[in-house]
Amino acid sequence: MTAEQNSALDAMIGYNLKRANTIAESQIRRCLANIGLAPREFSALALAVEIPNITQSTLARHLGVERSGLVSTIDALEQRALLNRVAVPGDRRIQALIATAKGIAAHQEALCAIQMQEEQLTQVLSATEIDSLRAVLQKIRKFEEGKTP
Amino acid sequence: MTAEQNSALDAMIGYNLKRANTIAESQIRRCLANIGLAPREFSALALAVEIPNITQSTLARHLGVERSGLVSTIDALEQRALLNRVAVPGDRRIQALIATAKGIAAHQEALCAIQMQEEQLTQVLSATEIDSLRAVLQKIRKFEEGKTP
DNA sequence: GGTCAACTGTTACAGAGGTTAACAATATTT
DNA sequence: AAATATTGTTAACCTCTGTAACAGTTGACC
Repeated sequence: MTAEQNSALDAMIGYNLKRANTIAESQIRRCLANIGLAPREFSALALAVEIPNITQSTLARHLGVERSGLVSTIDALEQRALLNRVAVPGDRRIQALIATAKGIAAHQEALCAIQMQEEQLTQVLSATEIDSLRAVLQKIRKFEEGKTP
Repeated sequence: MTAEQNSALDAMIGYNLKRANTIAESQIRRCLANIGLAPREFSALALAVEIPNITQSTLARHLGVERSGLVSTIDALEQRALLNRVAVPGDRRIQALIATAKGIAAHQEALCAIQMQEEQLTQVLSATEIDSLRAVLQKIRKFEEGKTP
């Protein structure tokens, strides 16, 4: 009565993680599509809004992604005028990212949409289950990502 | 002291799910590479071993994937002689998948490797935290996947 | 029975996310 | 001054995934 195990796969944390992530990602993709943002663009925009003048390299580090993989994302955000790459006086290698007013507005809108999506995703869980899930996932992240940050 | 929140992203279940899944997937990919299996191939092989004579369509349904996406995976497994597609007398549309002895052996080996990986992934968690994580992820899956199975 | 609907495996195509390797321009270290 | 490191960028590639179409086959219905 606890959990009908169809397969040994259902006992694996990794497999359950993947399936749950697939569900969450498709929900997020759908609700961000209304705003015209891909999941990847949202997370990059979010950090650009929260950390003004952030650099693409440090942004990539925050997101746990190679910096090369971020170029096209920033391109898209800049083309839609949600942020700008601005030159930095002291260092001519880097370009500071600053979100535009339009970008900040889109970010706010996306935050609302995702909050609703999170409620939908976790509506079958109790408040303590949600907190526990978040805490445990963060624990895994901090342990594994902390190895070579 | 509980959790240093760098960004609002870190409070989102969906984002933590994605990051944790990335970690787990890369671990799994690495440890399955020794056996010569991709993650996708492992999950397909696992079900073929557990459910003899399973059909590609029902296998796809179990994995939550389109059946077209499974063709190349089954091709790879068949080319490596880990399973066979055999004709079914009653119905000439379907082909039953049956794992070979070599396939069963590879599956066993992969199970061991993944068990070690799971211990590595969850080594920072208590036993109750692990059980809780698995239970909560399954709860999400059952709720969302149960909508249109 | 014959027709229409439904299912199976397959192919071709597309797209998102991600990685690695190289590169030129620029800073930093020694 | 020279060697080393960093930044942004491009190009090529991989995996997973979905969509749309298809021919062959089966089942349902009248």
